[in-house]
Amino acid sequence: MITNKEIARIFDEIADILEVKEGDKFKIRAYRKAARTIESLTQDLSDFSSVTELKKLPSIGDALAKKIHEIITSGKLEYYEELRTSVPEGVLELLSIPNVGPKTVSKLYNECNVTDIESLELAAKNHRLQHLFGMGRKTEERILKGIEQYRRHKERIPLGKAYFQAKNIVKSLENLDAVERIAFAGSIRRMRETIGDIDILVASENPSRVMSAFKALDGITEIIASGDTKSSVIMDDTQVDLRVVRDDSFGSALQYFTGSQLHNIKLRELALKQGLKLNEYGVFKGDQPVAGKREEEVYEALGLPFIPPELREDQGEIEAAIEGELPDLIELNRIKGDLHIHSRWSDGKNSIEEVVDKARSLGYEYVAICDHSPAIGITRGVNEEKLLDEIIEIERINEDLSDFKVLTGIEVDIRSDNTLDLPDKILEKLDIVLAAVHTKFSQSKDAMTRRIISAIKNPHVDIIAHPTGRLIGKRDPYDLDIEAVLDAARDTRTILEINANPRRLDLKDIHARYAKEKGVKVAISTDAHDISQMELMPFGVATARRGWLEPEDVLNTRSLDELMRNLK
DNA sequence: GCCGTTTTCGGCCCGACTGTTTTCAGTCG
Repeated sequence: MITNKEIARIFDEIADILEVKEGDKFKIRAYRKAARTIESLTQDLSDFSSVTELKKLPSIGDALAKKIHEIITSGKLEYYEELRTSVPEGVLELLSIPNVGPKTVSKLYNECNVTDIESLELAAKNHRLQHLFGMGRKTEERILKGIEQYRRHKERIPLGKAYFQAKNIVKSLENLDAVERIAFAGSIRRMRETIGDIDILVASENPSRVMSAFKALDGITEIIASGDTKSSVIMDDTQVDLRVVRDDSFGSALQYFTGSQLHNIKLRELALKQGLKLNEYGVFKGDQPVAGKREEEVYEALGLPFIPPELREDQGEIEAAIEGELPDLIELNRIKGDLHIHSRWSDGKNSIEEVVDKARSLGYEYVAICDHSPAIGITRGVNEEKLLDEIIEIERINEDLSDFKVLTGIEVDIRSDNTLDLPDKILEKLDIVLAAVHTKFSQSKDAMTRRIISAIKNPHVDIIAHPTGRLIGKRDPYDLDIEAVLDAARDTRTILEINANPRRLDLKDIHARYAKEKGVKVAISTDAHDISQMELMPFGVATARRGWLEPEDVLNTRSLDELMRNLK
């Protein structure tokens, strides 16, 4: 069965081929837009029974609906098969090289017999490119640099890493006299799970001062571009873009630089319809600015409420804003406790007392200590006997606490034979039971779905932890029928975790949104193995926000009493 | 190829930076 991801890839590849063949750019955009739509669907395209159903999807019209239908019914697409014979595969890969776009690729292929990255590198090194029309020595060098950059990092950077790097850059520039305001923008501000580069925005009357301070920062290994108001550098293997505008334009520049690109395009189209123009300098009526200083004003000038950055993915947020139906998103300060923490009783680094101190410093009212069960030897899980001791210890700790409660819990392993690693008679003694898969990730979709649903159906299991098991950039999620899992969770009032660790973010944003649609509640938990990791909660909250979740959708916004009533 | 409370045909976002082609095309975000 063909997956959505594969269909999206086919459409992207068609767009690539059309681009190299210098086809109609709007048609190319249509294929790319459709690919984005398909990628963000939670439902399998192969479950769509008719062309009419497919056409209801945004950016899918008659022609593309028929093509999708052809793919899901026959397994292939005639148009694509024919198209791909016209351009070698290696040629398309050239498009991923920075500074190399479709026009260049087309020229290289047609006039210089370049068919892949290796032959391009050779041609550039032998100076066979600089004599082509429109190319010169510097272009040749730029291409070689691009190849090097492409080989160095193809992968997007995990949010967890980029976020702190961006914060550090802001910190090292914010005290300059020339800097009036500074913020990071781009996909980090939208809190996407991975990011391509770091975008920093500064308001200043003296851009050149800011630029030179920026370019002198520690860790910069290369300056890619350097203009009056915009510079790009490579810093610690990551591209960092800095843009400077006047304070009057800071709001609109922040809006522009935050993206996403699709969100911005739709917003500018909306502006045009109202006889306005939107760019990074402001909202304009004719050449008269009507907004720009603050980001809120930009949306207001277009007749919209403020749209939080996490929603700006062109996933219906602009339509919802027009209708006045934006969600009232959950915020970090609504979180009343962390429901997935490991202590020294299994593989955690800290004592339960240390966890409590940390939780109180974060303003929480409760935590749940959920150590591992024995199945996974490496984590020194707690067996029945040890767990009973741990319960006693927690009771003792609770006696000394006022206005705070430690919940007894476990992260019980769901074994590959669908049974749990500890018997019900001990699970029932606990305040809260998390269940999770830690082994045999490669089971079939059916088997894995049955495995998780069997845990969901256990009367003591309250929460499924990291439900899809992915490690971002390292391990794919296991094959799972997410819809069936959500249905089972709803029917049994089982909660699904959003694991806040930026390596996981699991459930991910679109699954969180799907959970809400299905009426399934989530818990946002850090899975901390060290009390410092309890500070990772904002990443989980951001993922929930990207999933359009509101405080009532999240279990651990509840007071302790309410929380207990919501557990099985 | 999509889409429509101005449109079923004629639109489809916007500007910075670079290099090269002495006025602009290509790439990027």
